[in-house]
Amino acid sequence: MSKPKTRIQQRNRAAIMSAGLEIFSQYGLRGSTLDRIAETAGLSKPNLLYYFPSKDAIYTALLEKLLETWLDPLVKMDAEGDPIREILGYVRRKLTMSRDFPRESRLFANEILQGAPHIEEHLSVDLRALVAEKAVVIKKWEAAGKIAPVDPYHLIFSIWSTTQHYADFDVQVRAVLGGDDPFDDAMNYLDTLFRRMLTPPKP
Amino acid sequence: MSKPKTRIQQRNRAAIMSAGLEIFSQYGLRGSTLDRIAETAGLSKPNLLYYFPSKDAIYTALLEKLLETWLDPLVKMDAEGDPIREILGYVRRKLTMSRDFPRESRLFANEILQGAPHIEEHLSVDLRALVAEKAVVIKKWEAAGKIAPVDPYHLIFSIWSTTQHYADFDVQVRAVLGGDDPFDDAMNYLDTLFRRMLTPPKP
DNA sequence: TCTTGATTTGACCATCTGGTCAAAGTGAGG
DNA sequence: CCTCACTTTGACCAGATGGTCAAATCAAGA
Repeated sequence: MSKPKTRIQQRNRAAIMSAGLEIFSQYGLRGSTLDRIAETAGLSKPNLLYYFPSKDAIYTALLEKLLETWLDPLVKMDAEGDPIREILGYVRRKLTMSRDFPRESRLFANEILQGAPHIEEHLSVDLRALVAEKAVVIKKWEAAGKIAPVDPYHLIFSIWSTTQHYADFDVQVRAVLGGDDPFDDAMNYLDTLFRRMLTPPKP
Repeated sequence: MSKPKTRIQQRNRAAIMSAGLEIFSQYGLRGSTLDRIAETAGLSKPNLLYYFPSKDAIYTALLEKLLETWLDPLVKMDAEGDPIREILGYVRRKLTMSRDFPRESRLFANEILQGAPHIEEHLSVDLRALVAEKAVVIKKWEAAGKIAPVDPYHLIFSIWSTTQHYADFDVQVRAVLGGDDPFDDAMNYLDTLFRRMLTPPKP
């Protein structure tokens, strides 16, 4: 129940998770079918259900695995570091995640769009506590005159939204820009955006 | 085919569109059922299909109606106006739309998340042209020294993402903040964010 | 009131979907 | 090569789903 034993189990469970991520991130929980997930994973449907008891179980396992790592970039924002460097580093890590894990980002977005029925508690407990803790840090930086005055909660929201946009709305971004990889320019732009936002005015 | 004739047709078609918006914006095209839409609209399923030929037809009609008005705030950004005032006005209008039409925002987000199969052409033609046109305007403002140097495309992306975030990720925002209406604070924050981004440095 | 077109619905159908199950296949240690 | 646990699958099922249709109901003008 806890850890996969054989190599074949590891391989197939990983294939199912990957396929589920692929399908769920596009169509959401209700819009995805076991047949498509099984096909994508290269397994028959009964075989898939040999490894996971239900469609919901795959989806839940994916969400849990995702939540483990999703907040890591924010956790790493260090109260002892240089404020602007820390916040811009957070922006950079978040944008990098959008580039390297777009399916995870879309899975999360889909879950939230549908009202977050599976992770509502996680959001209103763990996430809320983490953001509150970081908001205090940001307010301290502001009080020390290290950054310009700012609403820390909405600052974090704007970091989330601007960075995740390049994963979740990738199709739109590429339609507007015309196919070129947008991430380098996005990185420069967001760096500038939050640097100008946070740099304290000269006295 | 073109215009509804009787009052009863207007009423029922409107009820179906509203119900479809409610359901599709939550569950996406594949995840929504005719039964739920019919129930939400207060009609029987065959009766619903008397007004629209198929589920896809409702979805498509919704998307088309949405696209008509969705870009209006950007269209209204006036090349002849005061640059910072125009851009901040655009931010304000976009955030207001997130507050007043969250279902439309989520419907759009869902369609994009799924790869925009129904509106890909619209994005890569009409939207692309509109953004390109406004990018030129922004670059002119920059050349005239009215705003700080900025990548106009990513500026627009960041306006879209930050404003739509309050509709699409409403559940998350409220989970983190704890139920208070976030829009007033969001408006102040975004005004500050883009004002600091765009205000030209003093020479 | 009668007629006629618009509206509504109960019953129905084919297909899809999540999930089950018994049986067959497979492979690694003895 | 035998065994036994692990793995895979074809056949199947019940319920959901998109959609059809003929019949019933309704509404408004003649």
